[in-house]
Amino acid sequence: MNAIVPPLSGMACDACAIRNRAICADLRADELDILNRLGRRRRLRGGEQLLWEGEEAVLVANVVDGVLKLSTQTGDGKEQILGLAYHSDFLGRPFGETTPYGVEALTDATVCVFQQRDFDQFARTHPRLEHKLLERTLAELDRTRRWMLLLGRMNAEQKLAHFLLELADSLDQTCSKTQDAHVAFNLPLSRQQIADVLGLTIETVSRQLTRMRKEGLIDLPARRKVTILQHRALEDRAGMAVQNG
Amino acid sequence: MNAIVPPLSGMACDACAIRNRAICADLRADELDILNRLGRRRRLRGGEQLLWEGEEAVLVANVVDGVLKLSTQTGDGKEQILGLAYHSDFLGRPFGETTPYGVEALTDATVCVFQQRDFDQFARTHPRLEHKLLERTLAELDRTRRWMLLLGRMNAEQKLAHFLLELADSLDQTCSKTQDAHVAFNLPLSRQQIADVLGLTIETVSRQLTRMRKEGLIDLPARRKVTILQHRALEDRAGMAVQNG
DNA sequence: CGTGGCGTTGAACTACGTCAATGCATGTGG
DNA sequence: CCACATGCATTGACGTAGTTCAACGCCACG
Repeated sequence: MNAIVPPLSGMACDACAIRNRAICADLRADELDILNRLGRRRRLRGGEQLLWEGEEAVLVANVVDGVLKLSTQTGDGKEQILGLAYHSDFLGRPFGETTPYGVEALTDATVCVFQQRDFDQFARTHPRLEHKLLERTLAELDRTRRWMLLLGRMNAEQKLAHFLLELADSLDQTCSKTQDAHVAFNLPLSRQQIADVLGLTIETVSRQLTRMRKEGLIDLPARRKVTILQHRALEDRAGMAVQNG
Repeated sequence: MNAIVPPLSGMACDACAIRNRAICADLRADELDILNRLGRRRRLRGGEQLLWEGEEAVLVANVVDGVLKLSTQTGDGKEQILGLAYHSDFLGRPFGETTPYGVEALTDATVCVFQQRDFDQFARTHPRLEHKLLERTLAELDRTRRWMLLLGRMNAEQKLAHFLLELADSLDQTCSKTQDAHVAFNLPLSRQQIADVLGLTIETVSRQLTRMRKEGLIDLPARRKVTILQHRALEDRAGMAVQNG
């Protein structure tokens, strides 16, 4: 009865990696089928831009895999990254005029994109989807507010420690846990991008990382690789490191 | 047919000051009547706490009037104010376990509170309300992200300028516009609280304010009063002040 | 008229930013 | 395989915005 139309460029929602984690969780098969036809998969290369800050809001999307950054700019061109988006995160601004932030893929990524117009209409007529979206937005608001604390009240060391811990956590599908709770992962961001996330400069990021390395908290086997050696100690630094004499 | 049960401690939604601005806008009379019976008005004195960070999420609320602060704390007890809530803003965490931030009234305030459980259930069965809540949450997320830019990338002068302009804007019901676009209003926050909002110290706030006063941008007729004398100039400072020699 | 909160002001310190040199990979062309 | 160019990362030296510490002023309130 359904699914004769080729959905999502040949990739059905049923088989989607984030089927049960994204906002499309809880949808019935027939609803999913409709959504299936509205959206399409899109592969992004690292560095590719999906949404531009201030443009008309024409697209919304779900992250299937990869890491993307949400960012905005100050009057004088300094960038502030507003957050990172991982698998099953939602991107874009439904029910709004303009996209409030730019979205760029940091790694190669897959997203499931919708015309905002179509998506809005579908959402308005499918309360279960809208409810999912609401829950996700509320959670995102919580997450964003926790970042405010980081930006407003933490020093460079705490910021870096937090950043590494959160990244390790968000990536734990990808990263390999060796014995002794060592966690190794690939950094999806350059030093400059880390600086933009944390409201620091590239030099401060670099200095803090090498300091943590020298202190044995982490290892930096390559530019884009990090290993967390002392998870607990790193948590202490994130919490409130008092570096007295 | 409806409204025999005394609603909201004798105050019906129909007559509510924020009837058409809060999430209850767009509700039909009969829906509103149900909501009416679920909620109750509560008056708060300045300084009174409505929600505590980390507690079980039992209440949600709408701000009717007054100014409240949302805040969280670092491990070492420093406070970061996550935002201010004005009339028709929504407070609390529906569909969640714990309240992610503390809420305290800065001025005397009136709120319309609901048991989270009741509210959640009503929302889930009334898509129009849930849609309103979604729109509001999305807007709040946008607003929060703009604050991140402020916290992460602005200097003290810009932060203060932004703060005063936003406050003047949010309070424009209350504040008196004299000729020459002068805007006078009462500060709902102490210097310490302003510092907590902006991620600064009380001394820096004080110094910046007196500097702006000396430069003729604002006047400070009393501790808790501000007059904006040169609105445009203040906007320039907020945007990107290059203070060269 | 004292007492206790805020707020302001000053002086010294410091974490981070800025500027500039150097290091270290990866790629390209001889 | 080497020379060298290019782009990111590291490291150092120095400057400064904002913090910290401390004294003092102002005003409300008993």
